[in-house]
Amino acid sequence: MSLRHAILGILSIKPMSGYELKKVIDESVGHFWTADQSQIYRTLAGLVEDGLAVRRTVVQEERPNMHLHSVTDLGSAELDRWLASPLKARPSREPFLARLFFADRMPVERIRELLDTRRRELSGQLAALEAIEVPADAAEFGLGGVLRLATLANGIAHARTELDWLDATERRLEGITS
Amino acid sequence: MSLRHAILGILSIKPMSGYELKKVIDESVGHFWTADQSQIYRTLAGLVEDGLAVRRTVVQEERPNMHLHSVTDLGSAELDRWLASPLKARPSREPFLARLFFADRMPVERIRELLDTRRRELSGQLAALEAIEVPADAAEFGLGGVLRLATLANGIAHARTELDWLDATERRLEGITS
DNA sequence: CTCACATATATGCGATGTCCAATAGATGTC
DNA sequence: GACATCTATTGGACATCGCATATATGTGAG
Repeated sequence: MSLRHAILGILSIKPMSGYELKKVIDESVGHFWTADQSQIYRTLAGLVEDGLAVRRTVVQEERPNMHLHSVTDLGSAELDRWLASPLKARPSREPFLARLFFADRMPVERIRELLDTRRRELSGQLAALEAIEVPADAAEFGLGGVLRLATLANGIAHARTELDWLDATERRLEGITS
Repeated sequence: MSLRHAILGILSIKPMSGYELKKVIDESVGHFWTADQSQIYRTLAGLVEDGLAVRRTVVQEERPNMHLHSVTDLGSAELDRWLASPLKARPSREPFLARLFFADRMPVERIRELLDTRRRELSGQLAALEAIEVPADAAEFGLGGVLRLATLANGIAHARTELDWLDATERRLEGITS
């Protein structure tokens, strides 16, 4: 139910086509929210249908025409309503932990491989997050800038925590002979 | 696709009814995996249909009869296959971060409330995780015990990280006048 | 000339998941 | 006696999601 609002939020910053939306989502909120391309188009259609957004066809000569979507007053109100609504926090699913939970069916060596793979993936993700250009003076970008940098910092902090936890977990496993 | 395997994994530890399964899931893997009750029953039916588990009706006099589910050899093999299969790690969705990302549409005071609410929820979750009895000698419970304690430690580590991040984020907001 | 790639949108389908409600006996409480 | 709670299962309705696939045009590489 929240992709609607995420899209509404991004469109409120700047009107966009579905195609551009996909790219912006991947680059900005990608580390805590993903969206399938087809799902984006479907959601956009739903927003238009419900009057929360309007689409305007922009004729382009060097490219296929695109549908530019903007948030309506109704959509803006819905966005505010959502922001003020209570947030029920269901624990997020962690497939990796789910696997580790049952991994004692495998030999210890395999478990180490599981942890190593996880470490490699996380290192990459962390590097990608850290590579994002951070302006020296964050406050320059106003409240929105501070908040968006905070979500980035969140991703970095959790990635580091996960790496530390991997270290600790591998040390625990060292005591166990394979 | 993974609830199947989570259930298979738990059933491999001990045969259970759907009802007990729900409780065990909530108490053991609850902090990184949730399952709706009706979904559990449907998944169990699917497992039986596919021959990965068998159900046996146990007549109880003081309670309604129950269906005890056990993993078959086929199910056990499937579990091992899943453990060895590559794990594609899609970033988990964080509705709270999604909201914070667009929260600059609200007055700063509201944003602080958002953070405070999050802090209260997390403190509760952290306390719940820390309250879980941890045996002094974890290795006593073998490899499985070590791994399961590791998933618990993971939850605790991330909860603490999130609380620290909340502190830092609130400090950042202090500089901004409401 | 062909093939890959970027732009741009759309539909079908199945898997998965949540919410809600119904059923039903036993036990406990006010 | 009424009402809630625990055990235990089932089904319908509906939303969401991800994957695959289709279509169309322009650009640049080889």
